[in-house]
Amino acid sequence: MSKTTIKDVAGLAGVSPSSVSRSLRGMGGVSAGTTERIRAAADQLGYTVSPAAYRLATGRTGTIAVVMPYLTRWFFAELLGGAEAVIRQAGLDLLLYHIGDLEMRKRYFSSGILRKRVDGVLIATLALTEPEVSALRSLDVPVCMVGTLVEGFSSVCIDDVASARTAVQHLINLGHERIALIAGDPREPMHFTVPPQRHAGYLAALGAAGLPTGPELEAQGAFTVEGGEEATVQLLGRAELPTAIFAECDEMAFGALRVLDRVGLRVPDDVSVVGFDDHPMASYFGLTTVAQDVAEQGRVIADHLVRRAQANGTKPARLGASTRLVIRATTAAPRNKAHNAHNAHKSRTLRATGTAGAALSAARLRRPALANGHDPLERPPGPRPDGHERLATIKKKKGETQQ
Amino acid sequence: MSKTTIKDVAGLAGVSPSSVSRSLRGMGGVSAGTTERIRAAADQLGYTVSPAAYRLATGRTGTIAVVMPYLTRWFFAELLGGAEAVIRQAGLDLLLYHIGDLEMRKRYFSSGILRKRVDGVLIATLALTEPEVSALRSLDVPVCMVGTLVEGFSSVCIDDVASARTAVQHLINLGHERIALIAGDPREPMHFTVPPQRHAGYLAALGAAGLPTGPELEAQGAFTVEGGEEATVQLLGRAELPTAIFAECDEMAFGALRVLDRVGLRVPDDVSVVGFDDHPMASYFGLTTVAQDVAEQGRVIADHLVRRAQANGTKPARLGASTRLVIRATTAAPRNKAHNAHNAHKSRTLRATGTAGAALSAARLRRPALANGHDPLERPPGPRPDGHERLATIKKKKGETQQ
DNA sequence: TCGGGCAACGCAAGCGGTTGCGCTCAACGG
DNA sequence: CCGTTGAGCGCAACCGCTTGCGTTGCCCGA
Repeated sequence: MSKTTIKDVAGLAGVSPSSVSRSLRGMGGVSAGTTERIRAAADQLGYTVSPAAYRLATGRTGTIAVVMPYLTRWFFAELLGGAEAVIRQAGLDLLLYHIGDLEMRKRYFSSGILRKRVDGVLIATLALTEPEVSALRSLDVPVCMVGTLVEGFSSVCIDDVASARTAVQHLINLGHERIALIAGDPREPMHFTVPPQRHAGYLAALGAAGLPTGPELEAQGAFTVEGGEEATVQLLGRAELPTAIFAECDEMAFGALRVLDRVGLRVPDDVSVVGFDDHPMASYFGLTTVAQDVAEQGRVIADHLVRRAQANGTKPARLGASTRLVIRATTAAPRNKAHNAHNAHKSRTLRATGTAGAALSAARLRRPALANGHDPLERPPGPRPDGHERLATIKKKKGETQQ
Repeated sequence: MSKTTIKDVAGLAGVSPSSVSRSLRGMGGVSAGTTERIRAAADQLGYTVSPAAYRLATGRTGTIAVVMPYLTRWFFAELLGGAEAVIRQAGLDLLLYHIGDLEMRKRYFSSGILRKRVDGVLIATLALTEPEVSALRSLDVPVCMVGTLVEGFSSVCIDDVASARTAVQHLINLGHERIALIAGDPREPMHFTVPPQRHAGYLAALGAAGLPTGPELEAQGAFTVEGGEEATVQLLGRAELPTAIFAECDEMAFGALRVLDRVGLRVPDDVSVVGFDDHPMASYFGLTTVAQDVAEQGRVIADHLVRRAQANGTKPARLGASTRLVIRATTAAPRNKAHNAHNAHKSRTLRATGTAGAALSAARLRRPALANGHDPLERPPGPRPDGHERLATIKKKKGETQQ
């Protein structure tokens, strides 16, 4: 019966409801014998305290809100998984909120829907605007962030700048000098903080090494495989090809790998690629990348949040999370620097398959021809009408026609 | 102020709390003028009803529980995304539960933690045991399932049998006769219903066409990339190679593609591969697969659940979801049936890279050598100590040494 | 003019717990 | 032997909102 109340238990045990309450939550003031009778009565009746009544009486909701801009992307799913385990372990409820677009986001924070509803809020990688921050402050519950620093809120962050710098430094150490960046699109509506930071790390490494930087070496796209493809296509349309590419996230790196593969550029022979995140597919592709344990971050921050939510008065803290460079198979020393220096800019029609060398045929082997026509090399990226022309011919390093 | 109660609003508006309550929820019995004053007072004070008090008073929780065996896997993340949108749209809270392993699962259902906590439950692809079912029944709230049929519960299902059959029929239509299956591991602790159904579809198609079936043509692994790799490795150790492989899910197909690639078998030239699900990466690999719209299923079932939770008395229903075969680039007619028939079983050492033909070198280009040593070809699958020996040499079709 | 009917609104009793406070009574020290 | 103490337990007042029912006052028909 789902209707058993504390009174039923009290009646069965022959005590008052207050004793049942005290006993069941171990507050003392109840003799061992009584406690035993109460416990017996309680689980004979299958009694469960009513969360609503409990919350009303105590004022604590026993609930944590987790708000995420994406549910399906690897990073967020992983984070959610880590947080969920800890939150539930602590006996709290996890209220999930997905903030899909800017309008939802606006409504969400201004509606005050969280008010009186949660004991704590966990927000993933959203760079909050001032009104959003103050809306959260007015909730008067601890707020924890992932990947973003806000005064008064706790957070867990990896060092994106340093980590990106490490990744690029790896390329530099290998001897690369023209290192391109595949970056997140700054027009991204959700204002993530990650892309600019990884961008900064990229620039820092190159700057410190005295290597060239500039728009010629940078291309942008969404933080997805498709975004990575588009950005790489842009790169391939530039006057001079890089010998290495740093992608701000693994998904973009996958996109890069695909495009490079299709045009017959070999990885890492012709171009090295390094990603960021260590997405589960990264090992599949043998992608060199910067690994971060996202689930662990979720656990750490959720644990902190739970603590703050329960023991009120704890101060907000800034937690760190480590990263490490994982070197796999997509990075290597550039083939031949001297040769590379005065490479003949021999242009060649990309889609003239008849002239394809073994490398191109290898690409073809991997991915023969897409039946759904979804091919970035054939379909110029929407916003850039000149993409197609620029791609008709590309500069490619000469030589190494086959082993 | 997060402490504003209905009395504050009533006081400001100069009415009684009951009028505020009636007015705010549009129950009539309040004059237009009063309603206006109340509304003004309410949002001047930033008033929000206390969910706890509301729930206690009304008995309805305004909450839906969503329970998932995985959070990070594509299918479940997608489903969650779809359901979340609908649930929140309906103004309900979404309580997320992750049932990681069997023990959690047991504790979860026996603890009655859902009791008095939710107005409805949405469960993804768990084949419930009898005690679990009755535990859910005793909750006395509508229960909806995804991918599983239970008497008295609603559900949304694709036709796994027919869809799998379609996928295999596609291979048959192309002329394939030796069609292997990469199947989910039956020892999977969570008892999913999908693998056996897709298995049945596979058998049905083959049976109807009079084509061979049997353990020689089947291999098992986890429903993951790694599982697909392991299963494919098993397949490659068999006496006779299939010309086509049906993987019960796309992740497994990805694993198959990788292994085939590494050993130099070309797709679809040497082996056709078809998956199931249309995972976002499927188009990346050009994988022929059976597409299903998982987010849509989440939306549909959540909508149904919300309806049932609100208008009590609605009957449970069985909803369907469609699938469609998406033909991409991993399936083609078998190269040469006649030739195939009396192929010389020329064994060759897999890792003797010196003898590698162009195809193998192409594989090498794609995935040169894993730095982390996580290579199914080098590491025999745990449970099968004889895997390594069997893999030392494999039977491989002769001919087609190069493009 | 007067009674009936019906909006509009307030009263108060819950909903199912928690918790401060007061009572009872056995144990114990002086 | 008596006063004090404190453990064990019940009483009742909330927590904030909903809702059935009673009251008020106005409009209308007879």
